Amino acid sequence: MSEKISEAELVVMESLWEAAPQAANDIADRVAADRDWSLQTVKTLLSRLMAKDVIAADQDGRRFLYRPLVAREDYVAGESGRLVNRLFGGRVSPLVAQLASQDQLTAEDIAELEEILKGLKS
Amino acid sequence: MSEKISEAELVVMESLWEAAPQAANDIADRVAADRDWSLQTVKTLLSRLMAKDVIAADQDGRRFLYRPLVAREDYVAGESGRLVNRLFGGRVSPLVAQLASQDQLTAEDIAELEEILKGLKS
DNA sequence: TCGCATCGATTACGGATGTAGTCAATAACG
DNA sequence: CGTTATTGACTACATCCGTAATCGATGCGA
Repeated sequence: MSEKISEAELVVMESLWEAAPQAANDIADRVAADRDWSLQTVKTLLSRLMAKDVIAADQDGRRFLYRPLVAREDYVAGESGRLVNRLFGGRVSPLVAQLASQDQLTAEDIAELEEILKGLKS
Repeated sequence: MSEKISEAELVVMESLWEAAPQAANDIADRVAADRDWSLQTVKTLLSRLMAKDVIAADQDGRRFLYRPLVAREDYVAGESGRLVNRLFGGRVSPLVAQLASQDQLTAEDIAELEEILKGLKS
């Protein structure tokens, strides 16, 4: 039952999902593009993620190399499921209908959705 | 730009979306099924929702009748869009693929998705 | 060897959140 | 008319979150 990952923590996780393991420094550099955080802030987020048992660290000299313990797919699956349950009573099609009405569906999405459906019907 | 609605606040909003206007008492009764909250807790959440300008209250004798100021569809649209952006780079089909792989798609969903796609292609 | 740079750990602090308790006003009841 | 119940307003308080500053240990360069 991994605990909830906050918005800021997620930015760090994304960095670790892109490349692992990384030292705190590497992560700070990598996320600098998105957020204007000090190195200390990144380190705080890392220790909170450690406390939540969603990352682990291996010592490398006098620093640590961090790596994710939960796969991005698992996290994403949990969040997606949670949203669908909270807002759409667990039904997926209203979600898609919602997004379609917002014009969030690209032509590519439509093609891919058709593929998915085709796969499911067999 | 209405502010963020918290998890607990959302429970109150759902009650108001189901029926409005309602007095604090009615809401407390209605949400009692889900959460074991005191009446005071519900009132606190109501005043926070007032502060966030997502509900309004009209006086009725010595109490207030509360009603939502934002439509459920608008809220849901925002949250759905946010999730798709955060986790799927704004692309919808990976989300559906994700949910499909979790077996979250019912036969009914599949049929409705086909309808949605049919509508979009015309 | 002595000071500086760097690392993780600890502490800080304001705002949001969850979950109430208490208070003052007032309506209703006896 | 006095008491009780009810209502919204205000206050409380622990935890989480965002964003860091500071501290103590240690390695590195002069």
